[in-house]
Amino acid sequence: MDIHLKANMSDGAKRRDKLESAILAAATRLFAECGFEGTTIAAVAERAGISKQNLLYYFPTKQSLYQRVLDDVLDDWLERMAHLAQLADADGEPADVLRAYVGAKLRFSREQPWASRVYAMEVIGGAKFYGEQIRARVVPLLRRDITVFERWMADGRIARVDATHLLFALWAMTQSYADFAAQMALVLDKPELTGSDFEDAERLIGDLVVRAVATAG
Amino acid sequence: MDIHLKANMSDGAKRRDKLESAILAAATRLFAECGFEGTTIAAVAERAGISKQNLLYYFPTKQSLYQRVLDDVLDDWLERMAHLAQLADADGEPADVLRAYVGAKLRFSREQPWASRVYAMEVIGGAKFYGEQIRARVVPLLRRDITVFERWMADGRIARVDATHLLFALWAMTQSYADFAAQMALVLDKPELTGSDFEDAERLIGDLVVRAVATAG
DNA sequence: ATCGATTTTTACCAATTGGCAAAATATTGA
DNA sequence: TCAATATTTTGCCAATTGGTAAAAATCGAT
Repeated sequence: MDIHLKANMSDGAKRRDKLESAILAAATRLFAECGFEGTTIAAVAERAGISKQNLLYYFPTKQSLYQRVLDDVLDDWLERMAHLAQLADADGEPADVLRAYVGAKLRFSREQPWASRVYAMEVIGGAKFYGEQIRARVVPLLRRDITVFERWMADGRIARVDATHLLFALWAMTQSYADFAAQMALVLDKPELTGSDFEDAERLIGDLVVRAVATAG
Repeated sequence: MDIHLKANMSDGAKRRDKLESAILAAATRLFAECGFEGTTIAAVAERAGISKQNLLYYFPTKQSLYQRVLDDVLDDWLERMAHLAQLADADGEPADVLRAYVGAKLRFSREQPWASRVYAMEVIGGAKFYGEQIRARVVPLLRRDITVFERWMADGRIARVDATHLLFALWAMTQSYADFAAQMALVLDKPELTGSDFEDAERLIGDLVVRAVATAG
């Protein structure tokens, strides 16, 4: 959702917007599958149904396209996570907040697998290109989540564990349902993960995390 | 460790072996950082300290080099995991076996981060190139681990949980300390993960998993 | 209809890439 | 020593790549 509502757009602007979205969708998928260097702008153009030169009219360089893809990935993800911050601040039960967190992150893995994978590829490659943006936009968010965990511990609402690594674990488990979906599908012997697989995952990860921080009593 | 001990090698064979290792080490790192298409054999050669054409003498195509890198990654990893199978078969305590599993996988992430990342990149990209090998070599191993978990449950030695997704979770948490090390380092505000970070991780993940399968009593 | 701006196509290019062929060099075994 | 074998270097190339320049077509508002 952009600030500019489509209703306020001219027909031309709408068409342009739609085409840009098509390009970005194609680019996201290809960058996820082949990485930055492995993706050719010609392949992106073909998938978007336009010519290479026409694509270069919308995104003058390959880097600008890649940057925009990553920006959009972060925008989408951060927006989803913003809702959870409110839940935590509203003093929701830790177990409920944790389950909601797991659910939200898992839903992102399911609904935007290519976005998750583009981001993962960039990080695995050492975040050589996007490291500064991660430091500026992602790290503060993760730090805030860690602080929330630690406040719960100080208040005796959850058991004392390493909050940082707990968050790493939570991130890893949920993220992997996008990144390692191919391997999971092979293990489960099906062409791709289904809705019920994600339900099973949400239940197990939720239980795992909640039990991990359950107070002894 | 190859079957051919270096003691039984001629000087020439030793030199060749050493050079091949240097090439593979360079290739592993570069494939992990840039992916298959993003890595040029010229860059690999330079990192190994030889000419591009000389590299092509040892590995006649880029694909053969990539395949060999992935083969070696799997060899190393499967060998480490084979020891754990014995532990499980010897009826070790489930909690001990699980902690050993976590420790072994985490150690691999620490000692062979580039290997972990090459593998991760291939899987994230959809395992288009190496999928068949994964099906043949990795999947059976994971299935066997799942069976072990399920036997423990049937015997009432651990609580009943979804064994498949428990293994996915275990894999994800440990693997991420190689794949997402760059992001973790940013959160921890240090140039790279240290030994104590891995100790913290092993403790938290171990506790997490053991508590997850602890029987109510 | 028409003029200006936006969008698309056509034509092109310098640089890089993976890889081939063969000459030159080094190594090994008899 | 010397010939066969293994290794390295030199020279090359066809194909692909990201990107430029400019012409052509389309669109939008008056």
